[in-house]
Amino acid sequence: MKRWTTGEVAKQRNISVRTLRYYDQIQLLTPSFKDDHGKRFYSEDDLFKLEKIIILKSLSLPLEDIRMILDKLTYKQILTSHYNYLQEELSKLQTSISHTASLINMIDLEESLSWERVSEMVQNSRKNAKKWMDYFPEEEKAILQESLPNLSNNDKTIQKYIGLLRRMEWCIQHNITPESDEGAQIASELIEVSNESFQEDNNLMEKFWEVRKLPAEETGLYPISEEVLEFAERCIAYVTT
Amino acid sequence: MKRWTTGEVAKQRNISVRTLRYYDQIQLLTPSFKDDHGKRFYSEDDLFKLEKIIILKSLSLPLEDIRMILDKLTYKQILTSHYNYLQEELSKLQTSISHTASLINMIDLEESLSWERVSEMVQNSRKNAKKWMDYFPEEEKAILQESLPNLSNNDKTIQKYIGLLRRMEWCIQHNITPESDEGAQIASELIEVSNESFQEDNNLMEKFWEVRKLPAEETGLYPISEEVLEFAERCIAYVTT
DNA sequence: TATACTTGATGACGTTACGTCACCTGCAAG
DNA sequence: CTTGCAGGTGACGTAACGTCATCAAGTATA
Repeated sequence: MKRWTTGEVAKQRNISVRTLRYYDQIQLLTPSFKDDHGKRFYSEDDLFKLEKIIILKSLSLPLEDIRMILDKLTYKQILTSHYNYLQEELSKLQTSISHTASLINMIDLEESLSWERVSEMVQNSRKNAKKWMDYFPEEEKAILQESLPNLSNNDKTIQKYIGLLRRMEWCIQHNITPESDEGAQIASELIEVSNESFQEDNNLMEKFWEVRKLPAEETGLYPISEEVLEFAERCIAYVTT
Repeated sequence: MKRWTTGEVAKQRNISVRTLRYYDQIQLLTPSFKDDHGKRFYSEDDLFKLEKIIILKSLSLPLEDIRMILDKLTYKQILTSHYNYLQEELSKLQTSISHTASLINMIDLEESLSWERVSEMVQNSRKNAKKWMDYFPEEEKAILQESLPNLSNNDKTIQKYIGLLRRMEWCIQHNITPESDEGAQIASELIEVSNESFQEDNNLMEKFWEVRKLPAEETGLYPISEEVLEFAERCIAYVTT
């Protein structure tokens, strides 16, 4: 049975020695043997475990979660929640990227950055974020104001929506029908989020979906394609029958 | 002239009081007036400056960089480098997402996660990552092995490439010709990275670009479209004349 | 054999952008 | 006079290590 030292393992898996010592320290990966001088020796099983850890880490899972997964726990729960988290990160990143790109563009156009322009830009996106509310009559606006508290980046509800939209897009791309387990899952989450937002007011909810079909520039909302809308409707239809 | 306290500003801009105090502490945003008891008072100018900070922060810029931008410095350099950074983050995130999606899929298919499958999956992507080398004759492989050290996720060179590719795609989308400043910039960075990789061996470099034209599944490399290739070639042609 | 080099180990502090106590203070209301 | 509130200042905690400084064992060299 061969045993590897920290240095060897580190080189082999392309990680730092410090990392291995850290994993030992937080009891994530304890080498199966230690010298009488404290020298660490890793077995093949240890390496396999490390491999798992590296894979999970490549999914941006925090080490704490990795420990739980390794000690068995509902894989799916952790992974799906993680997937949603990643989608949120992705959407944040993408807005960040488009903002940056706009700024770069502005530099080229105007030579020097004019902060008025920048402010204007951000202001516009703020304005747009609320403009779609004009599609609703006055009495309903109050409810909307309350039920969709912050339409800023940080809003959890909108992030959940975006996560769901992405999942639906993904399903469509991978030819997963709305009449599947995943579809049912999505439907239930959709309903949950909708109820959170609209407090059971189905009428209001219907209207909201109608509005969402309008082009993005008009509403300032995250755009929804026809396919996704159809997917969503079929999901919900499948579950409610 | 109205002056605002920390609490008022915090509420207004939807940030925490702690944040304001922190910005004062690190001298990023020092209120223009302080009470004889140390109470902070922000002027309109301060609020404007804060607005800038918030915008820049929304671009995921670290506060250190924000300070530099605020005190004037080549906006463009910082922003473009930041843009590249974001692109790197994006590509990492995207592989992360697709891995996660695959894993979730596997759970559905196999009920419980089999680590053998996972390993296999990762192994395959590793295999693919080196497969394209078969397009080169033996003598050149050695150089390639050395010059493109790790084709893993962490490799900086490949990340730079990906960043450049994304920038070119972006230019194409925004109708920016290769014969522009941005094109020249991209060309010089392309040449720089190529030289880093191929150590001035133009012959080898040419071949590498040829290989890149092949479909992604075959090479395991990040795919390049015809347009981008043409864009790159025109960029370089423009600079070298 | 003395010396130097390599590889390993162990603290301990640094990093980012704040969150979260604990504790103190000036001021207005009840 | 107490209470409460809005403000203040440290100081510690966070995630996942990077980066010293220092020490010990084993190996190679002069």
